[in-house]
Amino acid sequence: MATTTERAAGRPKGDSDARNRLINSALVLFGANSFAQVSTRELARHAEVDAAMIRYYFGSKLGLFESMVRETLAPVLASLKSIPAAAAPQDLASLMQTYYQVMAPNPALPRLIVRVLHEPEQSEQQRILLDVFSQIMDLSRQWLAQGLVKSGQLREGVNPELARLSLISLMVFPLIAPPVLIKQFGVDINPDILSDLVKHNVGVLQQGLLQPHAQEEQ
Amino acid sequence: MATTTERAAGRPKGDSDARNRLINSALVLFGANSFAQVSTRELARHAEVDAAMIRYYFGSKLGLFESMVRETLAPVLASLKSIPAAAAPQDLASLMQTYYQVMAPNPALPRLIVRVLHEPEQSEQQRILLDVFSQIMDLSRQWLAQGLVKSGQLREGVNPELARLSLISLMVFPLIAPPVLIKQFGVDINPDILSDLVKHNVGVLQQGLLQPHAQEEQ
DNA sequence: TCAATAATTCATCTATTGATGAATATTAGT
DNA sequence: ACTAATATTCATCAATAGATGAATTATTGA
Repeated sequence: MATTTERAAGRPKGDSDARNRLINSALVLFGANSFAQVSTRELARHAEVDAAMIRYYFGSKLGLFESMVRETLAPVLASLKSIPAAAAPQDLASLMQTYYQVMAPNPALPRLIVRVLHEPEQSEQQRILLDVFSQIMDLSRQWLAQGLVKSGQLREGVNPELARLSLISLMVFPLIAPPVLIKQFGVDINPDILSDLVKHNVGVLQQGLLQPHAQEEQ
Repeated sequence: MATTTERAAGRPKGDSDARNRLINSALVLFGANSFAQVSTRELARHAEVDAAMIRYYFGSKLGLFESMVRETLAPVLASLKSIPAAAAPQDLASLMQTYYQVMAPNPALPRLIVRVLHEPEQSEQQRILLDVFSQIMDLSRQWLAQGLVKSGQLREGVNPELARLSLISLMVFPLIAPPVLIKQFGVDINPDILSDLVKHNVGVLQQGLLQPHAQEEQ
């Protein structure tokens, strides 16, 4: 009783889509649990596929993980590369808008990223993720350097390092906060609220960090 | 070759402090890795103690986890209960100061909390943590309700829910951000920077969220 | 002094894990 | 039609996991 569907050994008729099913199950399960906690048998059960298919398509559990990371992160990376670096504070809103639009449709993705970033730093899983994700971080650093925190734009007395930290906190935390926290504090992050969140964040940052010269009243 | 020290079976002379060593190792290792990924043998090795001591003192791996959570979270909870709810915006700074002073001395603690909050919601580990931690969350909710986000104090047009989210983001994210992110973005959260962080956060929140009537220029 | 209790090591049991290879059935190319 | 490549199931292996009980030694209290 390896699979739910009772099927004899041998190649089935038609396409079964087993590979895609495994990739998708990997995204969901590795996003919801730690790498160690997700067993190959659980992955197979979730994908309604025999566990041996993992070896067949990906060589190993880690191989499945790697393919999943590459194939789900690649389109995100492509989208993010199309965002122009925000030179003026006015661009901040559109930058943030694009950022959330890319991240929000796939809630499992930010969770996966954060979970892996919390794994041991020398682990293979983190190495694999960073191989792709570091490009995304490079882009983010460019935004920070060329955009919001550029030399003359900060209110005087504001530490640029801490300004960067505030920006990251406001942008990232809502996407990665543990569900229990979100529930308890009654702030529900759904796709509908995202454009409000963008406006809100931009407001906080402009009023809270930037010099009060050329600011439209939203 | 179960332990590093070659010792014969039987009760050793004097006190060996094995129980405390295990509690401490549990805090460190469960804070750095997921529950599933930390093996009892690894815990024992880290504590320089035989693995069977876990059963002797705590009954099981989960029992060790539970004792560790209760005994490390209890004093924190006590400290936090002594913070008066901030009624006026001016109290915000002292509230945040106390919050960081309680959290910062033990960097493993915030990480442990966030890691467990990211575990499956029905898991025993999360049940155990929430049994204590929910009291801390209740306190936090009181601060939010009675303090910063109280009726008339917000700048007009600011959504109270999102204001709460901003506050939580700015306070919590710096403590729980994955080390890799912190490194990459060059913001290093050490105890020395904490009082700067408090001032900075208060500034951002006052300028960014609150009504501009009675605000001293920091 | 002696028995009970406390603290420790060690060998081992069972379950689960990731991995593996053989067997089997379908499809595609010639 | 035949053959090679493709896709799948299944039984099983070796390693590791948490748990367990017996054996051993120290401490304490009567």
